[in-house]
Amino acid sequence: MKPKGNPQAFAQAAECLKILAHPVRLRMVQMLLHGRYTVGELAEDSGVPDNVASEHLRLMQRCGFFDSQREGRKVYYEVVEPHLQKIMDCIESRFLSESV
Amino acid sequence: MKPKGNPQAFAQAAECLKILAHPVRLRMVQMLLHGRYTVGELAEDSGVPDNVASEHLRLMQRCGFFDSQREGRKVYYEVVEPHLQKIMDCIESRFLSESV
DNA sequence: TTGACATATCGCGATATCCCGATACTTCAG
DNA sequence: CTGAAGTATCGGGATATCGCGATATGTCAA
Repeated sequence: MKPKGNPQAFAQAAECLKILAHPVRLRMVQMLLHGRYTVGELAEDSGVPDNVASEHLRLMQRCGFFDSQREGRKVYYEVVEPHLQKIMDCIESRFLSESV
Repeated sequence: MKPKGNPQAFAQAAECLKILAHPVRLRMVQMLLHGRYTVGELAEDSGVPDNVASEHLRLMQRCGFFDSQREGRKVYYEVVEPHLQKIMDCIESRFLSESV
């Protein structure tokens, strides 16, 4: 067979998937797909300390998922990777659809 | 906000994504979405030793991606998780589409 | 039965990830 | 300027992942 993607592309895809593959980070992505939030807001929602949230957010920013703007003392994060919504839809339809 | 998914669901989703987040395993998933292959065939295609391939396949089998049947000395793997195709489509459209 | 093929399992050392406490940085109120 | 809020960074210890060699298992040919 002759499928899509060279080895390097697979490595990059795996890299980004690894970033996504964390419960807190998944939750943050979901939040930010619905709006714009500060580090503190995301930390509280995810149930982790602020510095831990900041680290997760930095990871996802460095691989192109998010961008951030400082407004006063607060920093707002938002989604900039256009494919995140579709990927999250797939994940939700498989794992996160509690139809109760 | 009140998004989909309880904490446990996020943990499970992250667990499965982590399984997927490996270049060799991604490649194997792509192969098996196009057909039925033996451990040896998948190992050669991925460029890893047979025992390493077997370990990757076992991982993915244990989390419900694949099933396997032994035929003689060989063992054939195939996809059984129905959402794998759609998730792989998302990944390919983002990372693996070298339109050259 | 013996030996070879195909796959699976185990133990281990190397590496990476994770979370935490401590600390630094930025901004603003007083 | 001082102190507090909000965020970011750093170092370290616990844990997990990775790929390997060695070995075990199952299957078949002779």
